[in-house]
Amino acid sequence: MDQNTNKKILILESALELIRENGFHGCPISQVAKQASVAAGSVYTYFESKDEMILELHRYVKSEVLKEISEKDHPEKNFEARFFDFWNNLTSLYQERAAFQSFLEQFTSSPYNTETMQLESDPWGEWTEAFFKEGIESGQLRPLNPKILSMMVMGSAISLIRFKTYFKTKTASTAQDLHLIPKMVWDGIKFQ
Amino acid sequence: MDQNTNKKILILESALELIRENGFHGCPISQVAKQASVAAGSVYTYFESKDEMILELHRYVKSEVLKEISEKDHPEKNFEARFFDFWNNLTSLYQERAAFQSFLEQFTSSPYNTETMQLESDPWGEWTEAFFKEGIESGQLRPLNPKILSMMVMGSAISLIRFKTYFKTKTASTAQDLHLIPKMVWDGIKFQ
DNA sequence: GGCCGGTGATTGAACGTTCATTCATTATCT
DNA sequence: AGATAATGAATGAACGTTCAATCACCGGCC
Repeated sequence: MDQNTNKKILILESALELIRENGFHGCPISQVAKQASVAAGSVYTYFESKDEMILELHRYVKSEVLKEISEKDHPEKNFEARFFDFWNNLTSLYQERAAFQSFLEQFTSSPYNTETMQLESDPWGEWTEAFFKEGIESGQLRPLNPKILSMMVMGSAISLIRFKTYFKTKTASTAQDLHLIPKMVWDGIKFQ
Repeated sequence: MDQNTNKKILILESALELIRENGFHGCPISQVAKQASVAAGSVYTYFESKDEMILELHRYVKSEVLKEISEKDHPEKNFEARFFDFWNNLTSLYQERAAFQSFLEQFTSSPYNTETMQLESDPWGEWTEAFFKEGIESGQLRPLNPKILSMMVMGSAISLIRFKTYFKTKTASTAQDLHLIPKMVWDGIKFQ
């Protein structure tokens, strides 16, 4: 990784953290720059505009998620085991790097997520679609549109993360219930 | 409903629509006022500040959702039927009033959703929790924390709506698959 | 009825702040 | 020395909020 890529990523990570803490509102370029230890103007050496920076951040986060999840997948296992690995790896990742989940959620429900944007190539989306397609073709998942399966599973995972985040303090008693969730999701999507 | 309440709601609905179209970024008071046919200053007759307006909008949307869903619930039916009613009514409502779903999603993942805010009384949250609690106590749902059940179901419903919104144009072939989703969710949460 | 004065809602221009972006200058590297 | 990167003060647009001025309405009085 050359020096430029390094500094670019420094800026992206700085924006990511600010967005997690304060939302899109709370990440002025001045702050992003300060946190990345560069001058405000320097951001424009790496990005055309703030909007372009946000879009690039979106690509960056999705590629990091893809890297992490795909390298921990073992296609030689049977699909049920792969599903639970997928679930656990995804929820762990979103908890370790809470800013990933927070950013993706804010981005998805924001006007950045235009129709044009959705025409961009999306390796993470393609990977998950292929993953669930394999589950269907091996006869272990209900024969539905893999896009739908994927969205249902991701929606549940995100709900779980949100639950853990919001009720962090209060949930000693319910902690065991949370382990049952991937099983519930599996019961919903498996071929039966 | 007196005249003041009327105009207050006019302003809230105007903000709601702008937020759906352009996000929190894209709803300056000047625009909210213009769309509601009042002067910018008048907004401050009804709300202390823009932030307070957004918080009140949140209360307003949740109370509208509660009104709609609770009045269409029939507690004398068995719980499985009530669940499918609940699902259908919620997804219909979110489709008819897309701005409700869009606003709630943006609000939830924004910094408006502080911890203090979550201590506010929340009739809609309490209603859904009680709803799922009845399902558990009648032995038809898995005996889990009803908050968790509720969140899983809502997460799936929202994923479905998002799917329909994004792929509106392309999905003639997958439309039938979408009908199976409430059944999948039910299979995941029912006592077995 | 017609007029008056007063009360409270409504207005929108003006204010001060914040922000994204620019660019002349300076520093760093090759 | 020349090229490239980095700086941060300056700029102008946009925003939330204020407030002096205007308007709409109503009861009381002639």
